[in-house]
Amino acid sequence: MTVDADTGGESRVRPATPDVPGAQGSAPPPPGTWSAQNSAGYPSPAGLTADVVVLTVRDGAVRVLALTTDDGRVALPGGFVGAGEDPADTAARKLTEKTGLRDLYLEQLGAFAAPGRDPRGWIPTVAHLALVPADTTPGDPAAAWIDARAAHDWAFDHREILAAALERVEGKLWWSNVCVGVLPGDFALADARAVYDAVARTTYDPGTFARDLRATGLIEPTGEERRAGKGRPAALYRFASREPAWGAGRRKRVKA
Amino acid sequence: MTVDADTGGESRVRPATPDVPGAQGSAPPPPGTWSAQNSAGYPSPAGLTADVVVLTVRDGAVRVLALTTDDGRVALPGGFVGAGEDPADTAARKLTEKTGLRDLYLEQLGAFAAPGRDPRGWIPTVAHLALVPADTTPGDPAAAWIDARAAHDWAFDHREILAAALERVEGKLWWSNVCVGVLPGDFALADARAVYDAVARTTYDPGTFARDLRATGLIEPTGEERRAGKGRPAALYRFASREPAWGAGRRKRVKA
DNA sequence: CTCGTTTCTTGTCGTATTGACTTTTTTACA
DNA sequence: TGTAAAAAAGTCAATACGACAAGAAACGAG
Repeated sequence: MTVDADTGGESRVRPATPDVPGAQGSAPPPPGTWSAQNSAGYPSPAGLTADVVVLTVRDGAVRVLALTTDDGRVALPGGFVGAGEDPADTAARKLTEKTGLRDLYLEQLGAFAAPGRDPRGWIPTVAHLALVPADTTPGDPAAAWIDARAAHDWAFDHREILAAALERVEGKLWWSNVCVGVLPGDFALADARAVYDAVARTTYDPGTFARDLRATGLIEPTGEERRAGKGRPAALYRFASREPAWGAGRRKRVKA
Repeated sequence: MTVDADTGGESRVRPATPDVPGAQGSAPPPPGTWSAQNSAGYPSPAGLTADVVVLTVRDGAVRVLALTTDDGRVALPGGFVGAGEDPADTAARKLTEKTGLRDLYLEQLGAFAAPGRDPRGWIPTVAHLALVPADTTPGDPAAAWIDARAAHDWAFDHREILAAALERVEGKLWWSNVCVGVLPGDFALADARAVYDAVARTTYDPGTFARDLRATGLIEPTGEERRAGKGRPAALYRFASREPAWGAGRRKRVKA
């Protein structure tokens, strides 16, 4: 292996002491360990985890799947990434464990690797965002839905991760099909509106909402309709794509 | 340490064999190494790097700072994250090394940790995005500005990382002050327009551009003006904030 | 069966925003 | 003094937005 660009490309002659803060005080790992695959004595994390912010909308509120820890705090589901595993797969695996669901909307939020974030050692995490249907029951007795915007005593840096997740969902609401995960395959516009209301913390006008959501091109009518108790039956829609997609939002127009 | 939420909260009794793919085939690291800080035998990465996509706009094109590797490919600047170091600090450090600049627009893009992305071993990277002034000269002789949208033979998964960076910049162009890094402290609207034109790959109308950029509230007039050669002097502006900020873009309005 | 209620759908309208264009102002230079 | 260049300011039709009103289709009480 000759390529060495990740160190800056200038170190074909490796310095005796790596120019990395903290490397001087901490002994480099001996050969024969995982860290020895590193071609020099750079420190390596004690592990890598993948956390999942599992969100849904129920009773007009955004809710997040939380586990209770030994010391009474709440934490996001997550787990260690296996060797040869993609963090996204780890997240999907944990999601399936906790909800029994698979093939959901799952997206990476980013890396959280501040030193000291995990008291067990140097363990960065790759945070993910998932959205699941409202009727999902946690498969783990220690897991429960809690109000995502209420104050909680989060473990680790999970408060920060949750904040990033909420910001992401709010920002993408009208520009993407993030809500694919929350809404069932067929849904009425009123269902969608309830979700949008909860996420955006507002109350959309039914007529305007219908016009605007249709204008995004993200949904298409199924032709079916649903009668629920009183009133006129609602036409059912589905998302044109269940894969992550972008709508015809109007960020600044770009000439074709 | 009793909290163990990152493993899912259910493993107070740790299984003899961790339920992590790949953990069976690879021997867990012996005690006394970095990986030993992990409370069980979970595999740990061989290192963690931080890469930086350094972008600027010159001659009407978006350009990225690239290093040439031994085998003639191009690679993003980056380096190993030290123990006790935040990847953002690593990125800032590398950025300063390559450009001599500090306190620039620097933002995390996300984690790239696909297995096999680095032939040297299991080395996830935290990718960052930076924007620097157009007149920045690389401090490293092996570094050069190349067209960010032209085809190149990128090392590692750097093509993917660059694509994410470009998408991020394009998406945030009108909603944030991403361009702070590219534009000098004082700039004319024509300067800003040139940058926006290059990033958005379009040609904005000067009058409309001025009206719309002012409407974002991201910039404010300095009171100064600049005369360059012919024509009427241009009023100078500055960004209201050099810190990452959001403009008054109109994603769907939210009731106050 | 008819009326009133409920719920969803469709239409209207004033206002704000957008993109393209034109006009005016101010400078440099021949 | 005239002319070209560059920036600023103004104009205008098309469209998007938000609030509201009206129509349509179901249910249930009387």
